[in-house]
Amino acid sequence: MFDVFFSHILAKVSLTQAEKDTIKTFFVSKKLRKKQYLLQEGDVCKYMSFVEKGLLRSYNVDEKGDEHMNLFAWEGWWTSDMYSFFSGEKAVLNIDAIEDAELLMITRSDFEEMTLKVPVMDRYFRILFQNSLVTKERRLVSSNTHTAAEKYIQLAQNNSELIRRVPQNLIASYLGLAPETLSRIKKTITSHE
Amino acid sequence: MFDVFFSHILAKVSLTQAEKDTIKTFFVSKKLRKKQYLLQEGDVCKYMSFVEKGLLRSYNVDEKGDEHMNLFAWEGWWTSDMYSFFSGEKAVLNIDAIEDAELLMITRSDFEEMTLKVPVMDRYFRILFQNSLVTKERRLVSSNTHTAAEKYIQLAQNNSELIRRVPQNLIASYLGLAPETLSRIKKTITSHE
DNA sequence: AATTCAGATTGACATAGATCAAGTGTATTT
DNA sequence: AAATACACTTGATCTATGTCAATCTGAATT
Repeated sequence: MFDVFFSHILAKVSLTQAEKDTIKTFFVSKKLRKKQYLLQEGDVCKYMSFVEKGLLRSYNVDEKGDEHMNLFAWEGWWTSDMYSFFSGEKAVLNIDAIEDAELLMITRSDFEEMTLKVPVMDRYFRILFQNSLVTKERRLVSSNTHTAAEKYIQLAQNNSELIRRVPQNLIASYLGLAPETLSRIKKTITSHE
Repeated sequence: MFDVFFSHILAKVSLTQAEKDTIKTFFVSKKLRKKQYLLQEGDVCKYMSFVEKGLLRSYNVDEKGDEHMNLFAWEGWWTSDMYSFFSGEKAVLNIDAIEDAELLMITRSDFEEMTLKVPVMDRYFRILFQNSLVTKERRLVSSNTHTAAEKYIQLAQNNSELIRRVPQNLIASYLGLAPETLSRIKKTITSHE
């Protein structure tokens, strides 16, 4: 159950067996069926969730009812509405399962307690958030700098697993494109080589 | 010199005097004149810099030579090309001063040493990065969800200091807009109320 | 005070990508 | 196997925003 979890943490920091045992006590596990919600906007995001298995997406819905993908999380990723989780305010994001999933979840107060009891977890999350920041920074630069086609090509190169596992209309939304646009882009790309 | 610095850190974590003294030893200070570069793309970003005073901007330049604003940093903010700083690879961002500035700078190896000697700094940066992530998450959602006008209005409401201190063409770039577009947007907004 | 120069505005036009509307293929459910 | 729904494609427009060029303004430099 904690296999993927600890292998991902140990890739960033070292843990004693005692620390591992302590950490385990703060998490609850949950299975999620395809299409099932983990979080709906308007609710408070009570958990930060680590994906042991499966694939989830988080997205927001605008006034017109259109969905805008925020990010995808599969084995080894964390997902939550971070703002809601840390502030206790209502979530603006929805999270649901694209594939059946197994999660390890921690509440805000347990998160605080865990970092106090096992301070090296501050370091783990420092590094985790640091890496996410770099990725987000790059994605934002890319979203301003590149054309639709360039953005897709970049994504396909850096994230081939995403392309394989996620329906194309969600990829389009992730890139801020209409599904029709992405369909057309793919046609011109494949014909070009 | 360390006034703003410690007041910002102490807002997130507690430090003993001994810890403060240790932390100080890892930083060097630097003054920067308006228009002066802190970092040019292609160089490695050797420092992460805390802004004690003044205003800096980081941006990247595309193949056509157009600038795309990444973010602005004034008193109390950190700035760097995070990817370059932590990986040692060449920077893609440029950083320069919009106003004369005073900085506190730390190298990568000193950053590592500092977090090992003063582990509570892992916690400080965990919280710092966590907050930045939330902000970036929101900005990205907003950039996909809203029209140009909506983005500007949101920014103006949440970041009036930015509007006051930063030239309009850079604000435009920050929002991913042509300067002409922002100019026109402002006109329609003001006439509407 | 005169001269630059950076920033902001305005107009005319171009275009990437969105929207609307059919239609096709292929999974999933019954 | 039929029925239904979902993902994807294609074509015909529409529109928000970009681009190019001219002008204006005020602040900085000489």
